[in-house]
Amino acid sequence: MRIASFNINGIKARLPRLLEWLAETRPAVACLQEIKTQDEGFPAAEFEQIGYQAVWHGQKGFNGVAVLADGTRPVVVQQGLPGDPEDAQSRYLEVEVFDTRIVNIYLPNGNPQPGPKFDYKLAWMERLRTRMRAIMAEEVPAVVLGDYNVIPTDRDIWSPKAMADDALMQPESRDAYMRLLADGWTDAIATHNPRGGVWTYWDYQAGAWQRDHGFRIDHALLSPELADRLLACGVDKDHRGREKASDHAPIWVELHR
DNA sequence: ATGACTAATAGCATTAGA
Repeated sequence: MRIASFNINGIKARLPRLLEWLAETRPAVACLQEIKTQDEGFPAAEFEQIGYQAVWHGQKGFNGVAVLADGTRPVVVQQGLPGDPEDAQSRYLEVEVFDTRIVNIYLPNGNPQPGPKFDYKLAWMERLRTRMRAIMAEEVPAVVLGDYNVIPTDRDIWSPKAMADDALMQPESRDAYMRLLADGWTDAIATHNPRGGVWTYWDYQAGAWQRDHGFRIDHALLSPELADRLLACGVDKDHRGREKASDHAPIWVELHR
């Protein structure tokens, strides 16, 4: 069973590329981030035509997440990250489908840092940790995947110097990410690529794609039960090089059974 | 020190992204 994640950077602008990717790779579940549309603008019918049913949490202009499943509709467990009633941003959608808990996240970018956006990012990560610990305590097969906006180590970027002041690789961001792993979650791509050098994002600017100036910020964290069932994982890198591509490439995990 | 690019929304540029 393949579970994938794709920050699509606008579902309206990306729809042809997105449908193409689904047809080519046919994941059982696809988690989407940055759909950048209100709920009523979500193209559910386009997905149903190719056999996917969806749930989504939209927002006007930016953010927004959705989960697609092949042949069945995911059941929403939690929409919006708990822990702050004032937080209205659409960045979290937790579902149950195919006997698996699937948590789709679009973690705040946090730039510029320091500042209120960075504070929001760090607070969001602590709330996420609280929620992930609760899920872990349920002892269900679970995967928390999406755009984490964290470069975990210097092995996860082409040039640590180039982004040294960026929120994505500040010690506070990395420490918060490492605390998730310390709770017992397994970073699938890191585990299968211990030497690093795997990118999931290439900036649109300055020829970053052509120069392979990328970094890894899209992650899939597996609960112990799913970590035992991990067969393979990867990045659909070639989709980053196509016409009208997102600045992210899709990531995926293949699970036994 | 800055901008480079892209998308969305509402203009006749600005915000946000990372």
